Amino acid sequence: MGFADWLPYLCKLSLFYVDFLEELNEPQRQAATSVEGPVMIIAGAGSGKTRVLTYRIAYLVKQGIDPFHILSLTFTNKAAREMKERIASVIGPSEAKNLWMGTFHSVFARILRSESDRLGYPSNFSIYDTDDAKSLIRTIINEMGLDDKIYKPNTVYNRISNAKNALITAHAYRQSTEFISDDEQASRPRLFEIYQTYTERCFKAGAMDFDDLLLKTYELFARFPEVLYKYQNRFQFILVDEFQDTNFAQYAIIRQLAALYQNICVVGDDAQSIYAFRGANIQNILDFEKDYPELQTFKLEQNYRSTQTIVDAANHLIAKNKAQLPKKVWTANPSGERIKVYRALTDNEEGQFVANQIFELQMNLQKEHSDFAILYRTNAQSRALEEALRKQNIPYRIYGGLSFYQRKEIKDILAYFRVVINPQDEEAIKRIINYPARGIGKVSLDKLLVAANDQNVSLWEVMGNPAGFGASVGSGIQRKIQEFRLGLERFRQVATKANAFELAQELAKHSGLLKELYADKSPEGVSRYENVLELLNGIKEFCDQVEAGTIDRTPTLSSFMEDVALLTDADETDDDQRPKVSLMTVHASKGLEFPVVFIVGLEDTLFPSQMSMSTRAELEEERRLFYVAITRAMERLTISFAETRYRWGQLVHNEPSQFISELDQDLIDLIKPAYDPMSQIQGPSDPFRKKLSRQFSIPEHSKLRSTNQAKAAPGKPGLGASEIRPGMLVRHHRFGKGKVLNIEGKGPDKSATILFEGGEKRLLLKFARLEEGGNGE
DNA sequence: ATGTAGAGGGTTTTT
DNA sequence: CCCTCTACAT
Repeated sequence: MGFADWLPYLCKLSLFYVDFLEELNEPQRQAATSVEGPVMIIAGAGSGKTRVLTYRIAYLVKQGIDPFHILSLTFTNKAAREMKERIASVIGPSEAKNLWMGTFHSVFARILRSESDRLGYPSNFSIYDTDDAKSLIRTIINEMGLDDKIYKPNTVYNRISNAKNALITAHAYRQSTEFISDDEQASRPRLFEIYQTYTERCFKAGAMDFDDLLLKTYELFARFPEVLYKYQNRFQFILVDEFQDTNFAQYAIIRQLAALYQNICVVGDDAQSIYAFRGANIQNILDFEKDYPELQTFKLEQNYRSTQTIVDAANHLIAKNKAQLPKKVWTANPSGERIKVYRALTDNEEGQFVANQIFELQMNLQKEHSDFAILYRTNAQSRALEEALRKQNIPYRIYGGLSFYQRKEIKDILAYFRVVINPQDEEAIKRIINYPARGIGKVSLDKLLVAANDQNVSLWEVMGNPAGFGASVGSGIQRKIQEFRLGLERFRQVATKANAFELAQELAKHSGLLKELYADKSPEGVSRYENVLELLNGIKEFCDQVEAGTIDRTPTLSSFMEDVALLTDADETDDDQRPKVSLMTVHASKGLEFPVVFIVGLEDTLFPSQMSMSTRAELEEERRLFYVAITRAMERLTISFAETRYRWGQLVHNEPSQFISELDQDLIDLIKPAYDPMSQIQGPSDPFRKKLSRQFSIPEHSKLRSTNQAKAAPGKPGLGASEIRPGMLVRHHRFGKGKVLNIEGKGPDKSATILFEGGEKRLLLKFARLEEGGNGE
């Protein structure tokens, strides 16, 4: 680096020293500078937590601590990256480079890769995602001849996952009277055997699932004190962000690592704990005080993010929860607008309302589209919102849902990569052995798998010599297996030298996968093809970055793959830089803030979710979730609910969420829909209904409407199946305008072939909900 | 072995 | 509703 390169950094550095103390309020300053010993920072929403963490690390470095000795655990990789950038701008990029920052899973995966031999794992072990794990569990359940109605792969997976997050190994599970008796009561007495077999099969495949990354790390440190000692000395200062969302296993590992130096700083907010469903435990916060009697606790209570109204509303709501640490979040910000509460008639109408609001506010308040966020409880709710935004030509981006790396075509090609890197990876082989089709069907695969189990060798080994391991496949098939295996074997040779991009490109071609996708000219097929090309581009970018020294890695495929399995939805980048409205689940919105926020779908059984209404603890978690959603808003907050919405393709009626009635009624304004066919809107009578009905003038005493709700919705009349004729111009909510070409079938199975702009579709009329439309064509 | 129709099941939330 | 798995035909 020349002097000119250093100049901006020197300027920033001096600025930092000048501004540093003045930029922080008193508790923030103390939290940032009390760097010795155990520290807990309870950081209310919007209280400048990230700033404190950044300055704390900068302060440590300024005190002469080598960044090499600092470990910072964050909730997403993106959070880690952003914080690293901020720190780099303060202490300089070369220093910041040595900081270890990342998610629990990615940091521990790195440790496990370098220490894997001690646990008998290869250093290039595969990471099974949830689908891989469930697929293996399904296989085992079938092999054991168990009924998958009773042993549901999902349930079994969750059970095993819970056990692992509580650091219960398969062996310990068997001894645990609690787990065993629970299973017996659920008439799943053989669950522990599945767990046992699952563990063995993962080991044989050189694979770890997400939970193993924690469990095995704990095991590694517990069994090898010298390894633990090494990392204790490496990480003399440990910071944990989002501490309220750590589970028992994560906390146990932190405790191991911090045992020697005790320089452990955790930051969290019990009011924002929203991951209990995956084992996160508020108890960790309470235990922390017991485990570290010397603990210094700091509370950050001043909110810099939101208006007075929003802060008050959030406080008022969360006060309904029993289990919480005492704190008082306050703000010096102006009171701002009242919170809007909107009752929509349908989910689609709710979407229209939000889209219209964004359109208007964007004009009136001179906002960018990126200033808006729409938050919902479940991913499935995004559909109606997307549609409405598209109609208004509002650019948006969806976070989460089916992420890029979860798409079938991407997982397929990644499976090829995985086998090249680790040929023992059984789930990856199963995925690609007959894709693209090469004549190795289910029957042959089963024979190979049975042999692999009987002989206790890997699938890959059996494929090398099926007859030798007692798999009686025909000679033709055997040749095909051989060919497939040799092809991969050859790539394994190349892999040791070639860079990731060349290798990946060759693999995509050679496997026939690109050709297969290219042949499919349907819109979906084209997009699948493009996705694979995009992945290859991503790999190219990775190689370029390594070459340029931007990231400190080797340009190998396995190096690329190390990151991929642990990417989170929030980590995905968007090349298109146009400002966009953000759509995401409330969970995904954690840690973010937006000037204008819409929280949609505040309905009973949706938010709070049906699944979480049976116990007080679950309901409190839902309430915290709502609290998180509210506190994302800086200036303007709108909450909405719909009277009816499509769920599982059926129109269902919903009651407003109890959380709406829990809001401080003095802080909200109720908005009516522009059109208001009140006579159609009816509902049962209850106290809350009474209140709402006063505000909305809903008749209190009236029967629940049963059918034909769609008619109450605005828009063109729906067409009945009998009214559809060939040649008619129609409109479909999803595919847009189209022309009916042909009618087939009769009665309930009557279907129509319709030419839409996006191509021909055949639709069952009882589902299609066609409207009259396409005038003027 | 492979393709297709029809049944069945699924929606919390995610590393 | 939509996707995946299963059963049957080819």
